[in-house]
Amino acid sequence: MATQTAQGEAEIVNPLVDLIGYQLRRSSSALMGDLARSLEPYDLRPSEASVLVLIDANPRITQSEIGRILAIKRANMAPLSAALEQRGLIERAPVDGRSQGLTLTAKGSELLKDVRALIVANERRFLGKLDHSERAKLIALLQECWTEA
Amino acid sequence: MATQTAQGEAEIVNPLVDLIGYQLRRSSSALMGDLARSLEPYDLRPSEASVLVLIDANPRITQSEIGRILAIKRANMAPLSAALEQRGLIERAPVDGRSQGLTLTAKGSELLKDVRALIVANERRFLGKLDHSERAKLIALLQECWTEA
DNA sequence: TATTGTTATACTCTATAACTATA
DNA sequence: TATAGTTATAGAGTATAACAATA
Repeated sequence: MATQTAQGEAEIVNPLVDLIGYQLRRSSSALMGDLARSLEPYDLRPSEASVLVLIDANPRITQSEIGRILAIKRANMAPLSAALEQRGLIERAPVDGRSQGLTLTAKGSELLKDVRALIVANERRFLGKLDHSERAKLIALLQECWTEA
Repeated sequence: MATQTAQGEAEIVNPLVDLIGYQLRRSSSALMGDLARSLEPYDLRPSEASVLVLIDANPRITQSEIGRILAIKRANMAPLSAALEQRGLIERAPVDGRSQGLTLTAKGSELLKDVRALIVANERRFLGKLDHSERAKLIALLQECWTEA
């Protein structure tokens, strides 16, 4: 791979490109950075967007359940959902004495429509070339990396 | 996918699993977390390990070049290489008046042997099931996500 | 006893701005 | 003017410890 220049200067070699860990880190970073920039006008972080998607699919889900599914610690879920509630995107309703179910407000549902479109656009931007079966295989391959390894 | 429980409680659904961005984030996080734990006894972060690998392959490489290749800002490379130098893992030699070439010390090379073994073990732990062609395809697929998209 | 939600805290990675010294 | 290295600073994400209230 390392070609020579006219001056004989050594071309820089990056052995990391052969590592899947490195490729995962770089591609994840590229996708998340792109999504973060898309969400910026809405003052929403990717993690907040993922929480909204999960609440929409599971009305009255609790913070602890969200944390377990998305691998976000309870301690970090607290300020995250407090911010979403303060902005009027979600509301809390007591499930029992200690837990509260989270549900999207009308404002939250409205925002989520735009967010979904941004997410779809983000996916297309990076994986538009892949056909359906390639995409499915990639998803299955990646999922093996973090589920019950 | 959503099955019913005996009590009729709604099973929690995670629509994010169909997104490649989500799968990339979770698998990258799982791999990097595992690698970070492996490197912990050496008091080395994954980013520091990647810099050592790059310096080893390119003696007298400058901080700016490393930053451009690994997508680490110059401002963040400064304390990173200062720490590696202070620990006696790399040394600096002036290239011209403003830049310095970085090279591994004997101690750095010795450490890198262990680090390489940990990296290989980390890759195997998550992707041992994949054969060579599957692995190559995955790498190529991921690389498309972040190189000159 | 275990779980939910919370606060406080710290570390890593990332990002921008501003400065100097040199090309 | 542009680049290399540095410092200061800030924002996200992630981690642990500890606490009160509740199951």
